[in-house]
Amino acid sequence: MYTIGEVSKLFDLPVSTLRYYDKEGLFPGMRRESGIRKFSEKEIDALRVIECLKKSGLEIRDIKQFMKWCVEGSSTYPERLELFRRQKQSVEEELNRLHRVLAMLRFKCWYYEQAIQDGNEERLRVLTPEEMPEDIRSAYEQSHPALDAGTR
Amino acid sequence: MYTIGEVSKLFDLPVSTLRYYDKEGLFPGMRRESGIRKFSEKEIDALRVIECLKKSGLEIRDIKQFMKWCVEGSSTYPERLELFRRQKQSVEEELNRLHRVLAMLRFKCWYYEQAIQDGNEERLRVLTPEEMPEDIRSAYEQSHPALDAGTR
DNA sequence: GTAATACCTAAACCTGACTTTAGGTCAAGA
DNA sequence: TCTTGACCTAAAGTCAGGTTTAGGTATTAC
Repeated sequence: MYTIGEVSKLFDLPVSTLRYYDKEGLFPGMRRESGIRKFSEKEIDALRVIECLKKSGLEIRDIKQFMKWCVEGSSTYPERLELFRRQKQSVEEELNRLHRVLAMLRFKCWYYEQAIQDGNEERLRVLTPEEMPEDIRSAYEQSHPALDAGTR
Repeated sequence: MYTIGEVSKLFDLPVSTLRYYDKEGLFPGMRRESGIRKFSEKEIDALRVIECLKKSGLEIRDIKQFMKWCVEGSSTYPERLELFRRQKQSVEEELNRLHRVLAMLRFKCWYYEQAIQDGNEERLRVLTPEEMPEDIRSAYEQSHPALDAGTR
């Protein structure tokens, strides 16, 4: 059993955030002793899942729903599975987006390295993909088609 | 030259968002004809970079700074390179985080598939990593060490 | 002529996820 | 005794990134 201050240190989260999570219903059935919150292994586990689901982009109200399902027992396994599948897909999509963003950033880094060497962008302005180093061309092509399709 | 409505369709962004970007200084030097915004190739390019930098997690005020540097010319190449390098690193870190989140979600999906088959979590509760299928164990281990280190 | 559209501004409003403030209880240490 | 520190609540404040509203102009469509 941990106090809120101990959990705060354990997870490196402000006490105010833990109280906020509690107020939002993220620890259903958490015990108290004369008004003071007692975090058991159950709440610690919950917090681990909360951190994961938050990083996956889930909102507090949906995490609350998940916690409710956990309380309801085995009848909600399908809903919980569905939730994790949806989040898995959404993180996969986010990873794809970020890979494309990274390719664009790689290209931009190369671009400004060249610009600094040249002292201007004259040469770069007329550059075609064929004239770029291979890795840069691939970064460029990875990051540009989606944009060009909509705007050219 | 495009009107705001045309650009809105091109980029699938609300007109209000484009006006907001303009108000925030993301299109320095954009021309107007009798009060009406004229988006030239320059602003279209800017918008492409804005979308990329936004996806990389940069804030509007930093994007504004970047646009200012672009206006200032070749003397700011180093600043712009620095910016893209920072964003590149920050996206790489975000990708790592998301890979760990994805491993956790993969594990959770497997967990609830098992729970549904078993009808309960009895078996799962006492499961050790060694008893998991190999791909699940690796997902589990990818996603858990960081948490365990802090909380056990 | 009038109604629908596309544009404009300034300013108020919204949302999510916290954080801060103001005020209070209770136990331990100097 | 008194003050420090850890806990508590309710309510207000903050921040980013927009969106909505209210009011206005100019052009085109019927």
